[in-house]
Amino acid sequence: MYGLCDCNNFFASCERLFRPDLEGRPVVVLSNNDGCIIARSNEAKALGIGMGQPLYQVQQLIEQRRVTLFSANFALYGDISRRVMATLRSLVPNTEVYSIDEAFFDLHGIEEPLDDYGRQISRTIRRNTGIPVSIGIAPTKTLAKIASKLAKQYPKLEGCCYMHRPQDIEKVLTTFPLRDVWGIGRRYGKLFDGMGIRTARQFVQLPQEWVHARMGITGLRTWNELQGLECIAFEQMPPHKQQITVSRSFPKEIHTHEELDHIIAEFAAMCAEKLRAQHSVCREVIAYIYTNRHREDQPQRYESGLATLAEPSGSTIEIVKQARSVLQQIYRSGFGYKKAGVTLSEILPTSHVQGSLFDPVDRQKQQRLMETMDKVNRTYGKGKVIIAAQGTQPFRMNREHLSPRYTTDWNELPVVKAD
DNA sequence: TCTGGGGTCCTAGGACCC
DNA sequence: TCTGGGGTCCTAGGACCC
Repeated sequence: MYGLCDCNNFFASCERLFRPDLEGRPVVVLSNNDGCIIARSNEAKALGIGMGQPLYQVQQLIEQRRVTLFSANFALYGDISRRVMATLRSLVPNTEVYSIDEAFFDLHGIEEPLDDYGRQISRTIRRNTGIPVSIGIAPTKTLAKIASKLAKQYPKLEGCCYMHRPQDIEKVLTTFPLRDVWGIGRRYGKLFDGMGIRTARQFVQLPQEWVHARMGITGLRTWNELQGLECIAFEQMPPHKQQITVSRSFPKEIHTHEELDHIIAEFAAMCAEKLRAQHSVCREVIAYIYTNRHREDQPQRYESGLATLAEPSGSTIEIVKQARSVLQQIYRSGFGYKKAGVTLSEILPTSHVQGSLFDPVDRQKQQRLMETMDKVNRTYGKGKVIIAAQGTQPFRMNREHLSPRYTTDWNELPVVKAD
């Protein structure tokens, strides 16, 4: 049996932790630049506010119904996530952290009754972190996902749904919407809607050959998993990232090379920091710039370019240099740029790098420099030491509704007043 | 006017190797 | 003129996830 622990309305729940006055009230969290809705409390969902909806489309509703807005505060969510995962780890033998708000856990060898066990986990996480979670337990990960959704849906389950008897599973699949199944996205959802296949049970009754031919091996896995046949492995150690990206939309369109150059340098530096955090180096640096795709009245440009490093590196200096040279090649004036990004690929562990006889760079010296820089920035705060190419003004997003970094910045700790 | 960010895996076809 | 069998690597595109 596998369990899935899923935090309810995670970002909204994090914001409410420090704002108990918002309990029972509609809360939404916005994407970068306060553009789209990326999380909603149950009350906000009930108002019909959609996931991913642009803010301007629901502005009126938000004012009328006095919905509280928050700008995305990933420093806070990341920290709360670590606490939730740490609590889960203390309760179960093996976990696989799947996303910022979800983790699978392995229940092999755990004794019945597993539903009591799951409820205990749910209660403990709520008590220790303040975050409400839903637990699903079932023979495969895909079924555990479904079970956790049921746990969320039915309060009488008290936070855990244990789904294991074949007749129970079949009963659930008979009504469970196919488009809500893990692995069935928008495209397939539409396809099956058109075929009149709406429930997980109907999908499972399709012939195996048809599923394989139409959906490939991944679709077949989902088909099998729904029938209790384990096809998606439990992975305790998350593999290293094969690709690292930092990209942002800008609050306003940017028209000059100079401004983009600073931004690309900063994104490249952020990528390099992430790269070193997983003890890796990379061989390729990709930079890209986009115009505003929503402005059909303006000329569009979508350009990217790639630079290959002579030797794999994790040095901010080298990665920034390559990213800037790519920008130099792809930049054209006369466009209003709305988004830019940097991606590192061809990533390998630092330990696998072989030195080159003709390497002009002193690798050890560079590495010591980077270690020192990371240490300073960890100790004294992000961005204390940067590359000059980043310019003096750090990249700013629109974040009008930002909550304090209650748990990750000494200057923003919540204060309990005595008077 | 305003529309997010960061990932993964699979497949098919072409180029190339022995 | 006839023309096998077994591979790898790369890329673009399509699907999915949170």
